[in-house]
Amino acid sequence: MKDVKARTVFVPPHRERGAVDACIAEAGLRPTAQRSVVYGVLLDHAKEHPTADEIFMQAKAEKPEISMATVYNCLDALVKHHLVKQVHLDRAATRYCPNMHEHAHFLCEECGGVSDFEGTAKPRTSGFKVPRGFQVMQTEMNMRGVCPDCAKLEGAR
Amino acid sequence: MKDVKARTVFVPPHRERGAVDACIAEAGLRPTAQRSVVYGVLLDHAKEHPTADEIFMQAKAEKPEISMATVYNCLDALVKHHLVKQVHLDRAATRYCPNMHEHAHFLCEECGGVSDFEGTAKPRTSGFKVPRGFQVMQTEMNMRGVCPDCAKLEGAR
DNA sequence: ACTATAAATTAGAATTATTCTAATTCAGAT
DNA sequence: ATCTGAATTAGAATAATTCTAATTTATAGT
Repeated sequence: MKDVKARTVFVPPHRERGAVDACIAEAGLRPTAQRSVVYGVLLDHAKEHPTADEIFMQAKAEKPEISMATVYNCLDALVKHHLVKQVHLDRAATRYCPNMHEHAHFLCEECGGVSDFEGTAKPRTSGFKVPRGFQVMQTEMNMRGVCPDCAKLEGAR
Repeated sequence: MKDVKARTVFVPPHRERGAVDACIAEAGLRPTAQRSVVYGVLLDHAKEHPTADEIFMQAKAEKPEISMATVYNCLDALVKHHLVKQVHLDRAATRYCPNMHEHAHFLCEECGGVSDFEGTAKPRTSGFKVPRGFQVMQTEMNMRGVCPDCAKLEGAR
């Protein structure tokens, strides 16, 4: 897999602070400035599935005093309150995803990009035999291969 | 999730060194004493999906000079040559699995145990929409919930 | 069998992502 | 305005893994 291309530095578009805070409060979390920023950054970068470190750098641009520990704390809180999902692919750094619709993740082995595939996993009809007695509470599906952009580049070679 | 219970120390049953080596050679790898031991340990503990560290401890019992770096090297080589799969669940240590049949992994959130569910993933009929242009080369499915043993214990409460 | 060579192994240091700690600050209730 | 527990902070600590440079080993060619 090639290195993930460096992201261009992000200039945050207008974002409704109030709306973000309302979401956080609704989820049963105390809305703090840091949580707002972290969640806001994540919402703005949903497509990129950023790592804690990437979120930290963006958050710092908006709120220079924020610390890495806080980013982890905020992300943990958001995950616990079902506003955000963790994405684990290989042993790479955890990525974060504010898309709470059911979906699968696709990792492009060429560019390292992660994409969402909407849909609903059905453990017992997915093709796998769930032996009796197992209670499946949650299902996650990860796919890997080549994304359209990289396929095009390869085709051109 | 409770701590994974400490494993009772493993006394290796009879294992055909020759058969293991033949497998390794067939996969296109130089058969070395270390690879034999690592792969043998893994085959004997397939159900447990051991981590590198657990494999190291077992391997050391059989071959005290073996080093952690070698365990990692051997495992990497086995993975590259399709004798072994890595299993990534959460950010926990990578687990290793010598079952090369297509299967899903199930993590019991109570005891931390990992089980194999045999079957075949069908990306385009699994319930997820694969947008056109994406080439899916590999699919992995992870489920979590409660295993039969833990369900029984819970029922008894 | 003997030797050359590349591949594999080794101990230990280094790295990376994450978690912990203890002190400070803050949000919301009183 | 004050109190209290929750949240934040900097920095240390940890866990899993990877790297480094020196040594050993497996195999191919004689």
